[in-house]
Amino acid sequence: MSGDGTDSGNPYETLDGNPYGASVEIFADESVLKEDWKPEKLPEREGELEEIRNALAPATRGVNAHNLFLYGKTGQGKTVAIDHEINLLQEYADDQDDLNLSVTKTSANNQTTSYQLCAHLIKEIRGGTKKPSGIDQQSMFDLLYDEISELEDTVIIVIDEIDTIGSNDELLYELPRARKNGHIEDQWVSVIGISNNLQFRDNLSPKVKDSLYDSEIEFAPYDATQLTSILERRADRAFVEGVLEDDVIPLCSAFAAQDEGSARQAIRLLYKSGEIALNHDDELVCESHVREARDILERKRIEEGMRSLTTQDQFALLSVVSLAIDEETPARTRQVYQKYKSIVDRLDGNQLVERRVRDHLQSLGMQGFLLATTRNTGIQGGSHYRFELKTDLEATLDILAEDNRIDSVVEDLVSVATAKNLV
DNA sequence: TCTCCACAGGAAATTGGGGGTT
DNA sequence: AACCCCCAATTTCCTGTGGAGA
Repeated sequence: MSGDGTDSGNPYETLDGNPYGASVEIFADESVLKEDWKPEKLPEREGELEEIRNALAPATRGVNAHNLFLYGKTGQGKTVAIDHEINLLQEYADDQDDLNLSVTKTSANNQTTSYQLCAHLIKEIRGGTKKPSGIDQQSMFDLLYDEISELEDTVIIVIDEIDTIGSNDELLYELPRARKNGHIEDQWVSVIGISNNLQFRDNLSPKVKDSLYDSEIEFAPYDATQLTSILERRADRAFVEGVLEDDVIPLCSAFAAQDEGSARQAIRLLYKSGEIALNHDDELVCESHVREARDILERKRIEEGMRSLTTQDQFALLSVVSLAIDEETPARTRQVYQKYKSIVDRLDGNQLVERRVRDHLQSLGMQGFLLATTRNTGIQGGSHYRFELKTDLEATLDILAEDNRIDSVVEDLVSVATAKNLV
């Protein structure tokens, strides 16, 4: 947006007081900081790239590439790395007469079973718009084999976020063996799975591990030093020279490294810091901007998560909120459940059994809304969880109030909380 | 050391809803 | 209309467990 607005003939530049005319120059090329910007080099991942290359190499020799699994948390460069190598391989294949390569790259996002993933792959390969359905699983697999048979001789299927299928992994067993089992005659098929979940591997069934596991590569989280060099490379292009104070990049790196070691997160933080400086008309990006950016991003993350809660999750959360206002947190599961029952009663919702509410509470804990600690008070209380609110009470009430299914209860809670000076 | 509380949490069965064919 | 497939959420039933106090 700002990059080519430097024409001297631009009439808007002379408009004094136009709110869109920023008076300070922060960004040189903002697009470098966007989510979809792909770096052309990954110096921090040379070793991993090399391993990927070795695994793909057999494809260049006319047989199937090794099956491959990439592990690592989000923002560790897994997707970028595989894209990079696949592109190189594709380029190479284009130059060779005797290597015909088909690469299908997709994300298993939201496909929670083998059946759905299979349907999804069929859709991707066909390029159609809707997934086949209504048939049994084996027919679905057969349909996929039909599609694959139409492809080139060497087929590589890249499946991002493959962990969403959990332990429902039959497709992963079938696919690499399709040729051996006679479902496919002319193709070499290999599968590259990318997983954000490090435990995914342990939950795979033994036969999948057996048939699919040629090699795996783990992407360890970046440390602060690596994040710093990643950020520096980006910042060189993204920012006007000299606008970043010296401690900005190290601080962004440190924050991100403390958390998940995610490059994505570090870059977001840097970007946001720049935007804040810009909005304040500050000429330099400094440490306080970074801290402000971190708070904003953190709050946004929580808000987004909270808005996407299911009704039952909201009930459970509301129960804990209510207990917090009564100043009875941390509360054990039974207390929360009592509160839950009364709330559901008032709202005329579906009342679930305690076992299930426990699961909801756990999941709220995992998402960072609740703090769940285990405790054991022996013969007096046995071992149990204690839940308390981890997020800001006022913000939580604000967000919950947006939902008109539950706002009557929220309003009451707000008035109680106000009376007690809690918000 | 042994007990026993009050849960935690695994596993299997059930429910209900979406999509389909015949 | 009658029936089939798949699946997430839930219920039902159950065994497992860490430590305070006898």
